[in-house]
Order: sequence, then C-alpha cells, then structure tokens
Amino acid sequence: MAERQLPGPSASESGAPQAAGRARARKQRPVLDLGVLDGHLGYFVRRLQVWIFQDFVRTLSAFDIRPAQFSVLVVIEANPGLSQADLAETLGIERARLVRLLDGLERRGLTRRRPSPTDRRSHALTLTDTGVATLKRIKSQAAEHEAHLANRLGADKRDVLLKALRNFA
Amino acid sequence: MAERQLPGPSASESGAPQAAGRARARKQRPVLDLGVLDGHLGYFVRRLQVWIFQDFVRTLSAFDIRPAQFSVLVVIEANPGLSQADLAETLGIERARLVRLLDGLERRGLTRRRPSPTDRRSHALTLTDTGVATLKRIKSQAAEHEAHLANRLGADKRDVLLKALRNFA
DNA sequence: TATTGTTATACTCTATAACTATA
DNA sequence: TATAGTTATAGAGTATAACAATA
Repeated sequence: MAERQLPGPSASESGAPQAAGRARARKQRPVLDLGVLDGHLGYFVRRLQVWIFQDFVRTLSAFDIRPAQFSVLVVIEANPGLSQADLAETLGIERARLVRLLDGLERRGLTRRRPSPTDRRSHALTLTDTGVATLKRIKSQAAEHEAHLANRLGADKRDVLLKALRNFA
Repeated sequence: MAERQLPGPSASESGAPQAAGRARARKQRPVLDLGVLDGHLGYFVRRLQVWIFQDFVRTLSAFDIRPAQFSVLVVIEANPGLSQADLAETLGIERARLVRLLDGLERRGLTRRRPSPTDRRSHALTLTDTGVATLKRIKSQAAEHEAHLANRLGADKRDVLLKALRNFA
C-alpha cells in the first residue's frame, strides 16, 4: 500500500498529521483554471464519488470488500429470497455482471443461490450464517467510513446531500 | 443503440412521453428494501454519478466524447501550455492514463503536445484550431446535458449541490 | 414471446510498477 | 534523488449481444 496525499482520502484517522510523520516535500503545482467545468455538477459529483470509493475500500481493507459487493450483501440481507434480476434492477447493476459478483461472494462462503420455489428459472438469494456474521462486522466498518465522510464534508452538509439525493434514483 | 428505460437517463427531450411511443409493458418488480444502504451517502452519489455519465454520453453522442475527455479539453483550453503532470493532478487522473487519453485526442486532431520551453522532460499542451472550434460546439451540448440534470434534479437542488460540492476536491 | 441466468467481448477506468530522459 | 512522460499489467465496472431453460 503506497502513501497517498492531498486529494485522496487521508489515511490518518483525524485532524492534523502536521508534525507527525515529517511529511516529505511535494512538488509545488500551479493552481489551474477549471474553465466551464466549474459549472458542471457532474464533475464535482465524480470527484466526490471517487473520494468516497477510495475511503470505503481503505477503511474496509481488512475485509477486502468493495462498494458493489457491500451493496449486494446488504440488499440480500434485507430481502432474503430475492432473485438476481430483482437485485440487479434494484442496484442498477447489469444482470450479466451480477453473475460474477455473486460467484465471488459465494466462493467466499457469504451468499448462497437456492432454487426458487415458484420459478424454476430463477434463484432465491440468501446470506449464509457466515455471511450474516461477517456482514455485521462489515457494517460496523462501513459506518466508520460514513463518519469519515461526514467529517470531511461537514455533518450538516452530509445530511443535506443525503436527503437531496435519496429520492433521485 | 438499444432502448433504455426507467432508472437510466431518458432519451426523450422533455416532460411526459406518456401516450407517445406506446411504451412496451415491463415486468413488474417488487420494491426492495435498501437496508443500511439508505443511510450511506456514497450509494446515492454513485447512482447520481452513473445517471450523469449516461446522460452526458447520450447527449453528446454526436461528438463521441466522454466526460473525462471533455474535462481534459476544457482544462487545456483554460490553461494553455500546461504540462501533463499538472493536468493529471488537477483532474485527479493518473499520469499513466492521461497518456492514452491524449493520444486519442491528438489522433482526432483536437490537442497537441509541444516541447516545453523551460523543461525538456515535459510537454506544453494546447488545443489545435480544430480543437477550439470543436470544443465550442461540445460545450454547447454539454450545457444542454447540464440542463437535463437541472430538470431532473430540480434547478434549486442542483444549485445547492453544486455549491456544496465545489469546495470539496 | 418474454424473462432468468449465463457466457463472451470490447471498452473505460483505477491502481501499480517499472523504465528513460531529464532536472 | 526526484520528476515527466511512457509502457505494461491486473482488476473493476459498463455496455452489449447471444444462448438454453423456462415462463
């Protein structure tokens, strides 16, 4: 794991790592003009999203879990017995991609595909006992990641954003 | 280009395509529980970001340009003569990836790498005349995409988000 | 005819590591 | 020693098409 500075999510837990690690000098760069990018919401949404993903992956590195995998585990837990098609539709993931995603989670013993009692084409998805136990710990770490975000963004601003975006998709 | 429905950005320009194309019936799906995802800002930021990218690509399909390419063109135009390292740092793109990105734009005659007058290791990036002219038209389409977003999100909410995120990265 | 899960392909993007030529 | 541009690789993710089994 290499060190990362500036725009990336900080590896330090809190506040100012000022006099701690004797931060190496970095090349000074000119502040550039963003041009019309400054008026495009998409640019800033993307920057925020990248920051969030990086912090999520780092904060949950002990579990080797990525945001997409997390979302799959959470939705299966909340809706046991659901089908792959329904899961894919809910999360906006391609059915085709979900296959590999579930293969991975299944190989790790976290999820299970059972035959659907009502439709022989589809699978009924559930968490294994290990999956439930592991997800409990994962959720705890994910909450810590969310705290990082609130800290970085300001708790008030984070709440505003959450409410504003909740009804979007 | 296949049809796309529901969560994706609508292909229709405005309002309600209700009685127009006699939309095909879609399988009815149960509304699933998002579980703790509902409290994670990252999930909704990701959904919004995906929507924005899709609408951007569709709205600018006549130019075959993607968000990353757009951001590169805009920042070069606003900071002629800048280096690849500075551009990469500003946009949060890996230096390694920027190389291919610029190769593509250069092949299309939009950008140019000139020798830096002060540092023989680095390049001074500029738009070509074609690049300037093309970008002008691209920016017009990008503005239309931004209008779609404001329409979808609500103009007021869009403004709030832009202000909230501008100072993030 | 349409849907479910699946396989396959192409492309974008992130994350790294390494190399060369310069500074 | 460090930086600039480059090449290469591995993996995630998107987009798309096709197929067999089933509805």
